[in-house]
Amino acid sequence: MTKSDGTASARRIGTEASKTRAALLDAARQLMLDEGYAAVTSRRVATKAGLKPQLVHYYFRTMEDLFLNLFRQGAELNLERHAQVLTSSRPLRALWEFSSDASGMALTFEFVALSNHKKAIRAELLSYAERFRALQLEVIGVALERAGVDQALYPPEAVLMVLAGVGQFVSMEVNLGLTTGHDQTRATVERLLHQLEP
Amino acid sequence: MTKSDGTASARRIGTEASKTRAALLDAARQLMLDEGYAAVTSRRVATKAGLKPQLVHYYFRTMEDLFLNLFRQGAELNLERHAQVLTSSRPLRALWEFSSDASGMALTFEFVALSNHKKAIRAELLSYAERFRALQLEVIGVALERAGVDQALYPPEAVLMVLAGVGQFVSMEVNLGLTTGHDQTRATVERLLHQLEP
DNA sequence: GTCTATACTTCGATAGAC
DNA sequence: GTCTATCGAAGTATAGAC
Repeated sequence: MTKSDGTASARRIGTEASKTRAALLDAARQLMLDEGYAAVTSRRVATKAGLKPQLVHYYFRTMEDLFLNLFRQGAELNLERHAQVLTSSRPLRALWEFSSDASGMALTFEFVALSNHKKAIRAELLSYAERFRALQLEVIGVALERAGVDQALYPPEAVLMVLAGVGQFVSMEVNLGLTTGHDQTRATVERLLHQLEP
Repeated sequence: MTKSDGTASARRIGTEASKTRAALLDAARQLMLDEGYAAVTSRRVATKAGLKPQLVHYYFRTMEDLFLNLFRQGAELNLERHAQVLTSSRPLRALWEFSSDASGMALTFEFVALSNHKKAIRAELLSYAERFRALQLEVIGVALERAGVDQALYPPEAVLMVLAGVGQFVSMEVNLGLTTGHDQTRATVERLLHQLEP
C-alpha cells in the first residue's frame, strides 16, 4: 500500500484501514439502498454510523469521493463474483440469474442514476461496465459455440443484451413493485436457456 | 373544471391555467433531464424560469406536488402517443422503436429513480405502468396471432418484456455513453421483427 | 388572484484542537 | 493520527402584502 492514493492535497485524510472509515461506507450504502442517493449526505451518513458529520470529510474529502470509494468497493466485489459465476458449467444461465437478481440490482441502479449528473461517477461506472462487458462477451461466445448456435444470426453481443437487459429490467420492476408478466417471461427465458445449456 | 383538485387545504394555490405555472413545470423538466431529479429544488427551478423561489410553493404546495404534476403531464402525453403508435400496421416494431428511443427514456428513468424513495410518486408511476402494460399486451397478442406465433411457447408477456426490456436497456446505456454491442443487438432484433412483421 | 418578506433547517466543507 | 468547533450557502415552507 503506497500512501498517496490519488489527488495530492494540503489537507489531511484518514487511513484506509480505519474501522471508522468502514463504518461510514456501510452507513452510506445502507442509506443509498433504503432512501436513494439523494439521502446520502454527510450528516445522515454520520448519524447512521453514530458518528460526527465532520468525520465524513476527514475520511473522504468530498461527498463525491465517498461515492467513488463506495462504488469501487462494490464493483470490485461484483467483478470477482461475476468472473467466478461465468466459469460455471452453465454460464448463460449464470448470467441470467446474476442479472435478474433484484437485490443486487438496487445499488447499481442508484449509481447509474447518480452518474447521470456526476461526471466522475459516470467515468468510473463506464470503465467498470466495459470490463464487465468484455468478460461476459468472451464467455458467451464460448457458450454459444458449444451450443452450436449460428453466431452470424445470434451474435454474442445480442445474446448478452437480451439476457442482461431483460434480467436487469425484470429486477428493476421487482424493486418497483411491478410483477405483471414476470412469470411468463422467466419461464420462457428459462426454457430457451435449457435448450442452449441442458 | 372543478376548483377542488385534491387535498383540501387552508392555504391558497395558483390556477392551473397560469402561464407562470407552465413555465415552472418546463424549467423543472429541463433541470431533471440535464442534472437529475436531485437538482430539482425550488430555488433552482425558479431561477431557471426567471422567477422567485416562493412561486414554486404557491403553484405547487410542496416539491412532491410539483413532481407529481410533472409526471402526470408526461405520462398522459406518452399514453396518447403510445396508443396511437400501437395501432400502426407494425405494432411490434413500433413498440421496439418507442422503447429504444433514448431521448424519451431519460425522463422516465429519473422518475423511476425518484420513485424508489418517494411513495406518492411510486404509486402514481405504478398506476400508469399497469395501464401501459395492459395496452401493450393486448396489441402484442393480436400481432403474434397475426404472425402465426405459438403463444404457448412465446407468450405476449415474454415478448413484451424482451422488446420493452431490451429497448429500454439499450437507451439507458446510450444515455450513459455506453454503446458496445448495440449495433449487433439492434440488427438482430430488427431481423427477428422483420420475420414477424414483414 | 398573484407574488414577496421572512423563518427555520440542513447542506458541504475548512481550520484548528487534541 | 483522529476528531471538534464553526461558517457560509442552499434547502423547504409559511404568513402576509399587493
